[in-house]
Amino acid sequence: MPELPEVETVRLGLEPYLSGQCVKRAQINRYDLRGGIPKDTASLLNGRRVLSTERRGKYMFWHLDNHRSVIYHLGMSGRVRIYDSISAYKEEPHDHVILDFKAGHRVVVNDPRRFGMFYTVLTENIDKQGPFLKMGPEPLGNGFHDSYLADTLKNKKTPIKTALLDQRVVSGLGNIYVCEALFAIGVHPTRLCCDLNIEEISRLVEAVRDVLTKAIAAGGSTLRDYKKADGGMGYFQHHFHVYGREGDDCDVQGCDGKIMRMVQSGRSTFYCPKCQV
DNA sequence: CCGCGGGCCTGCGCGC
DNA sequence: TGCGCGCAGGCCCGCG
Repeated sequence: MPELPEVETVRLGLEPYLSGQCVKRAQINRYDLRGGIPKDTASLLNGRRVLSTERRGKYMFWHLDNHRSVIYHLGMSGRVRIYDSISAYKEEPHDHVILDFKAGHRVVVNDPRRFGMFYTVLTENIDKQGPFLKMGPEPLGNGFHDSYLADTLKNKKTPIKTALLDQRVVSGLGNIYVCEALFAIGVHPTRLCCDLNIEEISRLVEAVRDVLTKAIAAGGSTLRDYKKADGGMGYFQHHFHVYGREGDDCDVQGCDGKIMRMVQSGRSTFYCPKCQV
């Protein structure tokens, strides 16, 4: 469940092994990730230098020196491992992409469930490209503020939980951080967007920023599939108030509620029925 | 145009 | 013990 903080943590971990580094040889072991890895991907990577890395929503970009960029999405189970030398490499099931760099290190993209995406596009075309065309603002950037969110939500009749998962509303949020942000402001996940008042929207903006900032600082959340690029764990899962805590007592002092789970649009929502109204 | 639900995919944990 | 089922969920697509 890599969401923005996990993707950002992976990107930061990869940065010293990618930026300024020259690809000696790229190897694709299987092409059937989500959407398919284009057949020319290895040849477009061979010999190229990575200029910089970037993240947008849950997507990562590796900008190359041939006017192309790798677009990588971790999907549900994407993981990247780094080896200081090829001889240190231990093959694991689902190692789909292997990049050897001239400096000697190896970067391996592994993805058991193959929900991830890995392809290159012309850098200048990224914005015109599928998911980025309608992508909402970065929640930690300047474009995500009270009046933007108020305008975006005012005519929506969907539950606020569902809207926050929509990458066109705001990019990078997933189930964990949406549940946590709504808990933080005491808003029930089934509340309709158009029924939130400006004060609640303002607190929501703050809460989204706050939970993401803290999660990035903790190195993301390690559950099931996700690990950092260095193989280490993130620690934010220890700060969850509601996510995955069905039946637990609510953390809030003086609240005797129990955390509940419900299904919205086919996904689990965790909330405290006493704190969230 | 918008919202909802199904499909994709594998690993894991639980219950019988 | 072993097997099968349900669940995890980001994103895309098709339907109403």
